[in-house]
Amino acid sequence: MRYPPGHRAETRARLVREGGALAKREGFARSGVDDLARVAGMTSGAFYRHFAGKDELLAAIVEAELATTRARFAAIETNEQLLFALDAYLSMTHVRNPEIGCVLPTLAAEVGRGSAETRGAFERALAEVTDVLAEKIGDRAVASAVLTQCVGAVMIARGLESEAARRAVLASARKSARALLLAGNLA
Amino acid sequence: MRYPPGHRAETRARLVREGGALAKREGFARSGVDDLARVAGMTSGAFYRHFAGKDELLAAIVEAELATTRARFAAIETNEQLLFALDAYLSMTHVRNPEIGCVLPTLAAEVGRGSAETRGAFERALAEVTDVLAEKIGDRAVASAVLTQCVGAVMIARGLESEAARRAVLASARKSARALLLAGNLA
DNA sequence: GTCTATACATTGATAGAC
DNA sequence: GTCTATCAATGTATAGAC
Repeated sequence: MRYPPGHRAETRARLVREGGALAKREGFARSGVDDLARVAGMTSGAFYRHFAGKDELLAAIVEAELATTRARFAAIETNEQLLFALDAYLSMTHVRNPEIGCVLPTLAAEVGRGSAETRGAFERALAEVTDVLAEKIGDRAVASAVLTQCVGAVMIARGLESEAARRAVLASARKSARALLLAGNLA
Repeated sequence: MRYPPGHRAETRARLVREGGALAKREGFARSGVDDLARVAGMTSGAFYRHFAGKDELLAAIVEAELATTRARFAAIETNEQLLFALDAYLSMTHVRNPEIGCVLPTLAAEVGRGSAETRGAFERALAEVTDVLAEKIGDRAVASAVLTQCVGAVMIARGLESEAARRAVLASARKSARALLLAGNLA
């Protein structure tokens, strides 16, 4: 059977995209190769034509996800938009929907247990995200701190049971992140 | 065979303690019941005399670990000690040794994917930790924000490959956490 | 390029001996 | 209370047909 040109790249991209969504929701360690392949519309046999193993997929997921995050930050032009993005990150909608949210609160801990190659890919991609954010904020240290603050808050909020407790954690983080931004070069 | 009184409780405690250390290092999902039992010096058969399943152990680990964290914070008496604890949390030693470190950066994401019971136990235990910290800092929102800031920074740092990048993330978080403390009621 | 089929290890969990 | 032995199910990964 013949396939149109670019089909291979497209299939790989689907594995990364859909597999990434599954991993963000269920956890990477808990997602089997069969599952990761199935959500992308194929079987595990086809999976291994694209990746040598699960580890390689994790690196690809992290790279693709952080590229998306970077693009989202790059689109920010005004301080108003920056504060809006902050609120969206620290929202109940984000907490409730990990599969369409940021990769950091869900998979960063698993990257830490991954291969050196995966951590290298993570480091490069995160540096770009931080750079873009630093450009908008005016201070790289503040950008990094705001990022880790938001990531920690969303992850902790997801571990909580009651809506009230989740909202409290998000509100505290929002207040603190805003204070950090004001203390930085941001007007 | 007969066992001295309290043997059962002691065995269970060992399962929670040693199993917790393993889960913090390797991840809970990646740790099998056989492994969790083995590091506590027993087999999986014995494991099920103490817990109905893996989920129950996770709840017990989270409770015990956060009780330890709470006790550590409770021992803080001066502002100097508070800043010292902050530096210790945001240290390379902590980043490099998850098995003897805080449970939050390693297992919070997995708690979020756990049962409602596990999340309930997590919420109660974390509330106590936050309360104790709020008492020392003077503001509960600041206490929560500092906590999530530190947790996020340590988790992200562990995902990075180079020592330089890790140090940069920790330094940014340290600076921001100190600023938050100064802006709060802390002298 | 993707499939089916399968190898082989490990998973969570149970039963029964001691 | 803990052990050994074992289960069915699922894990990662490979081989070969189409």
